[in-house]
Amino acid sequence: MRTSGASGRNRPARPTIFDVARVSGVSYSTVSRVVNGHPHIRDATRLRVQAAMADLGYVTHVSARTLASGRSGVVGLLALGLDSPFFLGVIQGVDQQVSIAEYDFMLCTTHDRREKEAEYVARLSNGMVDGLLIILPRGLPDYVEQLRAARFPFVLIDYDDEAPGCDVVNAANRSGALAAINHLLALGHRRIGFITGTLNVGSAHERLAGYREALVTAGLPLSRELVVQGDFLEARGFEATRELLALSDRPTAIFASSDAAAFGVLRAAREAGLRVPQDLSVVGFDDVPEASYVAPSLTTVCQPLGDMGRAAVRRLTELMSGADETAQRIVLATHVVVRDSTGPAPVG
Amino acid sequence: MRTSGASGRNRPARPTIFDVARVSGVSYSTVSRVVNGHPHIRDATRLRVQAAMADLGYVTHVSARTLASGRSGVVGLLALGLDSPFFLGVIQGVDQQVSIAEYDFMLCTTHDRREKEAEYVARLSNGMVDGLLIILPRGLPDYVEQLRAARFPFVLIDYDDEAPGCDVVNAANRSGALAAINHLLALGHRRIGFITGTLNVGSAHERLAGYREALVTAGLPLSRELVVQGDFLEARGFEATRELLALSDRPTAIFASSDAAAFGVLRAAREAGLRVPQDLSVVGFDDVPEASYVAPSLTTVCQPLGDMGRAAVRRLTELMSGADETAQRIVLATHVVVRDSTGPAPVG
DNA sequence: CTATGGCCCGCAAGCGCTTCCAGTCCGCCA
DNA sequence: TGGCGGACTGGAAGCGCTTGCGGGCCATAG
Repeated sequence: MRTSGASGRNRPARPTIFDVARVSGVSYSTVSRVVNGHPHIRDATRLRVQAAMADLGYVTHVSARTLASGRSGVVGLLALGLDSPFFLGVIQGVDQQVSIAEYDFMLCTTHDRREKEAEYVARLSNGMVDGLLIILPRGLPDYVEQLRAARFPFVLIDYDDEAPGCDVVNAANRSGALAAINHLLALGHRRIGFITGTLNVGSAHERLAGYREALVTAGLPLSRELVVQGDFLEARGFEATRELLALSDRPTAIFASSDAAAFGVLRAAREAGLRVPQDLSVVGFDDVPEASYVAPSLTTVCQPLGDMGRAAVRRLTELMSGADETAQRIVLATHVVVRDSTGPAPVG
Repeated sequence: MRTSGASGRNRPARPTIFDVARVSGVSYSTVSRVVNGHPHIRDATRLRVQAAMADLGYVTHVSARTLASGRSGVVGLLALGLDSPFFLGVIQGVDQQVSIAEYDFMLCTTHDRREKEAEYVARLSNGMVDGLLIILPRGLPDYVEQLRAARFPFVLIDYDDEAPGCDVVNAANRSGALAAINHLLALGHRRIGFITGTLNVGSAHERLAGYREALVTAGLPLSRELVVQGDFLEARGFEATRELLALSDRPTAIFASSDAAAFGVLRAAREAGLRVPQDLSVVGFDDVPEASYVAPSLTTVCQPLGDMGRAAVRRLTELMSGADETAQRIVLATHVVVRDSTGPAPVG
C-alpha cells in the first residue's frame, strides 16, 4: 500500500488522497472523485470521505492536480509593472473577476525587460496557467503569434493597434480624447495644448489621434508647437506645461494624456500665477480618485479601468471553457467628467 | 521508449525532456541535469542537449518540476485587496525583490472574506509556493500557528501586535506619528485633532498610540472629542474634519492617519473657508506621490513602503533557503516630510 | 432463474520531472 | 598490468493526482 512519506524534509508530511482513502476505507480514485464532485458516488461514501478529509486536514496538491489533469485553475496576468494607476485599476478589476470565476491569479511583471517576456509567456503557458491576460504596449511580440498557433487562451488589454486573430479589450481612447477636446472647443478654446503619453503605448497614440481629429473636424490648424511629448507622469507634465506657457501665443487650455500629468499642469499654472480655469483650462485622462478632490477638481476623461479588467477576464474564461468563437475586440466607452478645472476661454 | 503524446487536447504537444533526450542522443536524466545546471556534465554533452532544447523550443513544465522536487520557485503574497496605496506600495517592492531573487510571484487577495484566507493559505503552502508573505490586519488567525507548526517559511507585513515566533516587517508607525505631532507642537499647536485609520489594522492603533504619547509627553490633555474615527479614505477624512471644525474650541491642526484622509481634511478646510496652513495645519501619513504636488503640498509621514516589501522578501528568501534563525521583527524607520500644509499655530 | 443494464467503485497507467543508485569508461599510480 | 577512484551517464522509482477501463453489485425485465 502506498503511504505518504515524509519526503525527506523535516516538515510534517501533508496527507494525500491515499491517506484519506485508507482512513475512509475506499480507494484513492473514489477520494479523487469526491474531491472533484463527480457524480455516481453513494451519499454514504461521499460523507465518509469528506469526514476523513476534514479529520486529516486534507488539501489537494495543486501541482499534482495540474500535472495530471492539464488544468491549473490559475489565470496569469502579464504587465510591465505596477506603477501607473492604469495598471492598478485594471488589475483590481481582474482580481475581482478572477475570484468570482473561481480561478487563482498569478501576477507577473516584466519591469520593461522585454526579452524576459517571451520566457515568461512560455513558462506560464506551459502548464502554469490556463489562460493569460497581457497588458501590452505597442507592437505585437512574436510570442503572441506562438500563443495563437498553440491555441492557448489569451486576451490582450489596452492594445490599440491591429491584432489580427487576437482577443482585445481596451478603452475608447480616441473618442475619449475627442470628446475632451470638443468640450474645450465648446467652451470657446481655440489654442489647445496637448501633452502626450509615452508613445510606445498604443493608447497614447490613440489619444493623440483623438486630439487631432477633433481639431481637424473643427477646422482648426494643427500647430506642431502645441503638442509636447510627455510620459504620463507629473514631473514631465509640469515641464511640458512650462514649455507650452512659454510660447508667444500661449494656449488657453491644456489636455494632458493622464491625470498625473494634469496635476503637473496645475502645478505649473500655479507657479506661473495663472488661475485655473479663468486663465487656463486643464483636462486630464484616467479619472483617478485624486482628480475629484484636488483644488480645483480636475475635468478628466473617465476610463473604466476596473471594467476593462473584468471584461478581459470574462472573455478569457469563455475562451478557456472552449468557446472557440472568432476573436473579438471589446472597446469600453469613456466619458468626460466635467469638474472645476475647465471654463470658458478668456476673452481677447 | 516514452514519447510525448498529444494528451487528448488538440493543442500541439509541448516537447518534454524525453523528446530532448531522444534528439540529442542522451538519457532524460542527463537532460534534467543540464536544465538544472548540475556539475559533471561533459561540455560536448551539455552543448548537444542545449542545442536540442533550443531546436525543439523546450520549456520546463513548472508543475511537474514542483511535484517532483517539492520546490515551486514561487513566492505568494496574501493581501486583503489592492485598493489602498499602502498595499500597492508594498506590492511594488515585493514584486521588485522577488524578481531579483529569481522567484515568481503569486498575488492572492481575499477581498475581506476572512474565512477564505485559511483555505488560501492551506492551498498555497501545500506545494503551490515556497514561501508566503502575509499583509495582515489586527489579530493572528489560526493558520499562522499552523504555518509555524509546519515550519513553512512566511513573513508578516504591517503587523503591529505581538506575534511570538513570527517574522514581521513593519514601519515605525508609532514613532512616525509621534514625530508628526512633535512637529506640530513645535509650531505652537496645542489643540490637535486626530483622524484614525480603520482600527482593525495594527498600524492604525500604533499611529493613535504615537499621537497620545506625544501629547502626554508634552503634558497636554487627551481630549476625547479631538479623536475621530476614520477609515483611511478621503470621504471619511472630509466628514471627520467637519466634525472637528464644528467643535466649540476647534483644533488648530489636524493629523490624519493617511494621506487620502488628509486630502479630505484639505477639502473640508477649503469648504469652511479656512486657509491652510494659516488657519489650520494638516499632516498626513504615507507620502503618496500626490502629497507633493497638490496645493498646498502636504506635510506627511513618509513610510518606506517599497522598502518594506523588499525587506520582507529578503527575509523570506533567507527563511526559504533554510536559515532557521530565530524569528525577527524588522521595523523600518519613518520620517516627517515637512511641506506647505503646516505652519505656526494662529495666535490667540 | 438468468440476462441486462445502470450505479459505484477499484486498478493501473500515466502527467513531466527530479534524484538516488548503479553502473561505465578512462586515466593514473603502483 | 592490474586495480582504483573520479568523472560522467543511464535506469528506475516516485512526487500526488486524474481518468479510462473494467468488474462487481443490485434491481428489473425476460
